[in-house]
Amino acid sequence: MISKTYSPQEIEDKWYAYWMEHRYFSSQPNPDKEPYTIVIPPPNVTGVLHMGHMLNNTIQDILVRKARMEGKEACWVPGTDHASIATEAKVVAMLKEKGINKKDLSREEFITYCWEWTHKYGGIILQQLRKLGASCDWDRTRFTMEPSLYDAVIEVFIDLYEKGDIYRGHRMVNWDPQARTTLSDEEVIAKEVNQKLVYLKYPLVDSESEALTIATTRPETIMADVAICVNPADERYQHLVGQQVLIPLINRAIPIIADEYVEMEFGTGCLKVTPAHDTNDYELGKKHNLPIIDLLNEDGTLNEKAQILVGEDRFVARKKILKLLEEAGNLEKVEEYKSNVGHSERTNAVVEPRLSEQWFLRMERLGKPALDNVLNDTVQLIPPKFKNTYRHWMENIRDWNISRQLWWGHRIPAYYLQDGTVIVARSKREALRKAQHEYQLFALTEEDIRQDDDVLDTWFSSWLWPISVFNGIKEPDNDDIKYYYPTNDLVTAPEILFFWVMRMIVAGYEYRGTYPFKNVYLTGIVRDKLGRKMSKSLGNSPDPLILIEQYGADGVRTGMLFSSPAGNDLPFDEKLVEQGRNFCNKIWNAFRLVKGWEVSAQVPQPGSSQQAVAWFESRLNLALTEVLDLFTKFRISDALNAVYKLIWDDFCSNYLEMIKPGYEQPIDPGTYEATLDFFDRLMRLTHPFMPFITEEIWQNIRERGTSESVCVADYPRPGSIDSTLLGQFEVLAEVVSAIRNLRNTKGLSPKLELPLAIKTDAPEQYQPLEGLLRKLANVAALEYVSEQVEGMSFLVRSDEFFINLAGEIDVEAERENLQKELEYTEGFLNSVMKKLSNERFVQNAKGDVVEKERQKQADAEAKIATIREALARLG
RNA sequence: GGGUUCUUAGCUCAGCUGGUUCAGAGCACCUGCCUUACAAGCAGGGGGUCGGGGGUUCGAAUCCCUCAGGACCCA
Repeated sequence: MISKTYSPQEIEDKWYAYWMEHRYFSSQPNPDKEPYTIVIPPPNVTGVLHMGHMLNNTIQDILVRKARMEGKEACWVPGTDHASIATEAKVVAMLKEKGINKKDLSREEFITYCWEWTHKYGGIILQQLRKLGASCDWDRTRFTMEPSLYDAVIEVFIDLYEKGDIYRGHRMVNWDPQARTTLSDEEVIAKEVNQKLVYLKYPLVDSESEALTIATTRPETIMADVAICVNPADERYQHLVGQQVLIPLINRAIPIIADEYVEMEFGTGCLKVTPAHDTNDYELGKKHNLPIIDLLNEDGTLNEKAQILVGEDRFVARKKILKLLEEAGNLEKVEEYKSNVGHSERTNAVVEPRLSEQWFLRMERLGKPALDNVLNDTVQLIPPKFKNTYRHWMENIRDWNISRQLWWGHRIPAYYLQDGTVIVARSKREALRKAQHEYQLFALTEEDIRQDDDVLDTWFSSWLWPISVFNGIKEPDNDDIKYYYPTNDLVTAPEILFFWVMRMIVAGYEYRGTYPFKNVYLTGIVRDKLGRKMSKSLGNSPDPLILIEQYGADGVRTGMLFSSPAGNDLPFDEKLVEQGRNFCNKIWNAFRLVKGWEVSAQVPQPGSSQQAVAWFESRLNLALTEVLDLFTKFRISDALNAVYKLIWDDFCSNYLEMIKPGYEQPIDPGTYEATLDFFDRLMRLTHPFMPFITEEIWQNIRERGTSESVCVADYPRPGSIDSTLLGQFEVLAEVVSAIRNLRNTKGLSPKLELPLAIKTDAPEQYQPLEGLLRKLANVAALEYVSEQVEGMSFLVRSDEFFINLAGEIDVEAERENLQKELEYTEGFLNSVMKKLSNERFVQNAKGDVVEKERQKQADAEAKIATIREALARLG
């Protein structure tokens, strides 16, 4: 006996192992097949599966499984990303717990710890993906730090350097004092923070009784001030320009300058200029040739240039200096002030603008094809609303700071001679050779040259991902890259559209001369019920593995998908997953029903079953057509919904009820076989969405060979659709529904057989469906009449139906119903007539639209006539 | 402040280039059912002047303007 409820845990591991054993997911270039390729957005090695991954990878799996079943050479490449900052932060924290300080380790020792960490935790997320059913080609698993991908990054750096696209520069960058590294603009998250706007008096050098008041949120940086700037149009201060003021506490004289940059309305209209600690001030300083005083250490503490509060953390110093200023009489007032402050995405530390020596990649030339080919839809963003944002970014693109002051990552292949000369080379040995040749320094040894300490931004490796996973940088003509590249679809989150997707497109055009993927499907962000993004720190995310345990992988997959159109956020609700589980159970029980039937060759096929089979064939083909169309539009959620309704409503509620034999009665072989065939097709159709349960059932529908699997069965293709038949069944459904409604309102048991009379001009419309009508509505006697008869009545389209049950007729209620229906239909007819009597409508509207209106008119008139007759009969 | 985008049933969302009874789906809710596959179920039902206002049109949830509110990106 098959269990009454579907138990996913028992079968999921079994089938995943079966799939792996038969290597259904592994792919080799096959010239006879069309390739279908997806590269996974590589999750961090340090990460664990979260709800975003679940959604994202479910969608990828659906696409790749469908392609595989369609006979394409499907290849889904999995892998992980080394995630410099995130991983290094975790390793540093881990070492700290052990009492080890990163500073006390050599680079090599530290990196050894990183690898240990990677080996220990790096595979977790990939294991978790298996639980979800992900059909990745695991043999192709890649890691951005493995030798071949590492080398690809180095090659690309060298190549771009030699082309002149990479340069070293002194720039204002975003500094994370906690991680002690540079961040890209995208890694800085602006957050609104309550600050104090402090008003400080700077006495004039020439007249000590007079003072200028400036407003600042960063009083601890006044020691790095190099000027006070006012707007030249500001009449309050014009006479002071050119004079000098003294910085409070340290009494250094600085000039008062004028620049239009200063907003007169903000604060007092006087701006303290601190080029080392503010990006705008830096530009202003350059323009006015001002010196730069940097008073912060790497870790955010004040250095000796501050003269006071040396060694204090910037935030401590901010508090302390206020007191000092107050005591010195320089503090005028303090206001509450809200403003956006940049925070590190990884460490949440307040980001410090900082001047430093960094490596940059020029983006102007490289970005051009990446912009053009998205705008002209060579690369399609789904949904397309992201195109505008994308264009806005690309048209304002700035050079990319690619160096990070970390150890875990691809070390910049730049070497310095003692005089600071830079040589970019693959190794120290090559650098030495180059130095000897290019500079005629034959006495030079490896000891005389030093490699750059910094590593490259993580995105500088992941931007090569679609190429480097196929080794396409180092061996641009190898079979894999030629076959699988460009890939087909990329599924990722909109938050990294600029970070990552754009850069992959750039690299694709630069290194393969074409796009890396044809379609970019942007998923939404998974949020909790309160609309907050799910995150570990908020603790508002359910553990996906526990969800899978509770609801089954298929249930979770469908649950995630039920409400997630492309690009729209998904407000997650466990109810959705429950619905997914219930769907599994529904399918399971349908299967139980069918498998429980006894088949007897002695039983002839009832006409009703024959009808039902013909109908469902058309219905299935119609749904297939819809689903395939939805797939081409990447409307995956809608495709799933279409499948859901097809199975639940059409197959289970309608078809199975139509063909179901009586209790403990056998079924005829024709209907049985047709039903198994439907089930087979339904399972194949559903497989990409729900891989496990469909495999379990598909394997049990019929005897299967030892290496067969629904994974590699053909995806169903739509056949012919009999729309006349579909129309007839719609009428049937309406009649059945009306009779059931009648039972409900009259409190009649479904077991009570009812006599039915149909008053119609076209009995032939109903005759073929009589068997089904009897079965579905439990109708006993059925007759056609041309005049009204006694009984409760209802209308379907313009035919009238009577159920003659003595004593059950409520004349008043029926009259009321008819009256309502009459009013509605008359109103409807009225609106139709309004259109038709409008000359301009008849002239301007398309012919078929007008024709439809005329049809509506005829239908409504017929119906009104029927209602009137019925009312007349009731008196 | 600039840009993008959204507002449809209690909730989450579909409604493509304006034209079928177009106002939909799922969930939630209400009523009745332990009917022999499934109570994780079955049958039925109520619920929205499509954010407000204005305009274009024979016709607007759909196009345009405007106001209100939200989201995101950038400064």
